Amino acid sequence: MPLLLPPPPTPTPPCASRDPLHAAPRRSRSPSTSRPPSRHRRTASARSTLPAAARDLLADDPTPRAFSALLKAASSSASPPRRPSSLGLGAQLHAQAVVRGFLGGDDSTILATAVLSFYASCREPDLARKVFDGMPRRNAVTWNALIKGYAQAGRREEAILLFRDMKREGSHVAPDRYTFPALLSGIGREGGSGRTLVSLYAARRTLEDAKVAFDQVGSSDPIVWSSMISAYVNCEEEEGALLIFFNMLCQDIKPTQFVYSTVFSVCGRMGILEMGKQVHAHSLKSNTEKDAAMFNALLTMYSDCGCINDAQKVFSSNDCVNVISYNSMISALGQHGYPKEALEHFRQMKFAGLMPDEVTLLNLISSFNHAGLVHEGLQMFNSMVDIEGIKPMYQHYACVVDMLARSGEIGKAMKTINEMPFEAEAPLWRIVLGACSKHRDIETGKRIAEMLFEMEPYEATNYILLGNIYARLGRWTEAEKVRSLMGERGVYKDDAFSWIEMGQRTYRFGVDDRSHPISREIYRNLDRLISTIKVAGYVPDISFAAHNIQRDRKEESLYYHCEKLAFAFGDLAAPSGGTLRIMKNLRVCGDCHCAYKYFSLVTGREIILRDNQRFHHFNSGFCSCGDYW
DNA sequence: CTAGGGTTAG
Repeated sequence: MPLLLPPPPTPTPPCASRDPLHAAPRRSRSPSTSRPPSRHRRTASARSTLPAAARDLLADDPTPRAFSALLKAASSSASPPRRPSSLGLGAQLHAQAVVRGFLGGDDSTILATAVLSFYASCREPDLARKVFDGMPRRNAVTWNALIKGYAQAGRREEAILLFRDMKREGSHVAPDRYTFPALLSGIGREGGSGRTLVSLYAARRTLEDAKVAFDQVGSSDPIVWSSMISAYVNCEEEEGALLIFFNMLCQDIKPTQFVYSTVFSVCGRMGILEMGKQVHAHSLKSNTEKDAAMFNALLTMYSDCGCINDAQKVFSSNDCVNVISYNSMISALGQHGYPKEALEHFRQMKFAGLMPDEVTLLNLISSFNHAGLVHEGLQMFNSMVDIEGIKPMYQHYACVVDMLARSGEIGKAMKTINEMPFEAEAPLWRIVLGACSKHRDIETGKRIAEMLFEMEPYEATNYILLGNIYARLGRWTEAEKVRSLMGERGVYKDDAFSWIEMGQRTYRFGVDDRSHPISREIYRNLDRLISTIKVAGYVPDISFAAHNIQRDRKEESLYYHCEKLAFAFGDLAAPSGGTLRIMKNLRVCGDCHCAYKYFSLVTGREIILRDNQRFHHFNSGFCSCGDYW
């Protein structure tokens, strides 16, 4: 076998060795470990990756401890991004340990666990399992490592089964404070971008199991709590994550920097500023020193809640600025419609000696995209390899396609898709379809829609966009046909809703929502506002009405869009002239966008609206997006 | 230098 390591030394007589492991009687090797898997042979490249120090260490009659240390070193470079060679490297260490008789004995648990952990870190839970099965003794560390291996490979069922076996009488080990983080690590992120509803559901079930066990056992270990919080976030259960955080505070467990970072991020994505501020204040009172991640998460929280100035303040007060700080700031400025400032931060960043990465360039191009600066965006994209040495990834191409298509260059967008070195995925086609709808390109739109109906038949947006193309052209029969197709196939779109914070509470509004206690006053205020802005020049744009219904009914259906209701409520409840921050789960409707401009004019209020794409700042009749979004 | 833990940007 072409092993790079030196041959095993001639066996020392047990009595001559002071190392208890050497002194241990050699056992017959278990079948699972005596013959390393065949893939070990392929990795001659491991030769070059073995550090010289490691080679010396091994040449000098290595002990099992040395093997453990080396396996650990190989592990840390193995988990993402994985280097293909590290699997071969660890496997060779494994093989050598076997040859030297270091594995298989009752006292070999630590080394075997190191081997197991190595395979687990290489996303090879089956190899880890083989080691596990061959071990005469296992402890909690062993079990936890294997559970983590399955969990991180996305094989939750097996991880859960192991967790249950571990709890069972007779396994001689009990779950400890490392077990929950192992079971929950990476939960809900399985498969990266291709996560399905089914996998999300499965992840939530695992989470529930863990929650039950967690409630039974309890723990004062902050990392156990923080892994629970992260698990909720990854499973898109933000409210649950906050509840865990509150429970943690109630039990007087001091949140760590990890916890604060995660909770800031939760408040940001939920768009709950008051809560975010309170958590921020809590972190200051608790004397938790802010680390880089906390600064960056805090910055993003303020930006996500619509407070770009506060985000900027956090950035300026950050004394441990890193690349992510700049990326976050550039992203925030782009989403709020400040491409020049984003570019300025890019220059500052390089001046400060920080190397821009893929995300930096993506955020910059995206900031140009938001602002409709197609020329600048293309220039940045075309020069990124030469000037920054960064090769465009899929997301960069997707951003450029989005930029071209939305600006009306649908032909160029299609050309880019055809020429890019990646296969376009459904979400990108959906963006182009949206642009076809916006620019009334019916032929291209139809072609893309047909393709999307195949690719993702249950994505409602595709039907709605195609329907809108027909509706805008007044082709009601065809629009209606698309609608009924949706019904036949049982496709439903997410309900639109908007929310606004007032005092300590968040108020949520659906379309035509009449569930609010002061609903009558809200509708009365909205009717009054509509009359006022009509006098000021607002004309309802009924092309945004969903159905082919009578004109006055259409107007009415527009009035009670959720974002208008949220504004009418905020206008009643907040001191006059004050800024209102409103969030929407979907894209803002074109008519509402127009109405908001008039609302800002007639009420003298600044309105900051976050939709699922970006921020709109309405002031004195104008929007920061310049009506391009 | 005997094995095991959770964040932040798009």
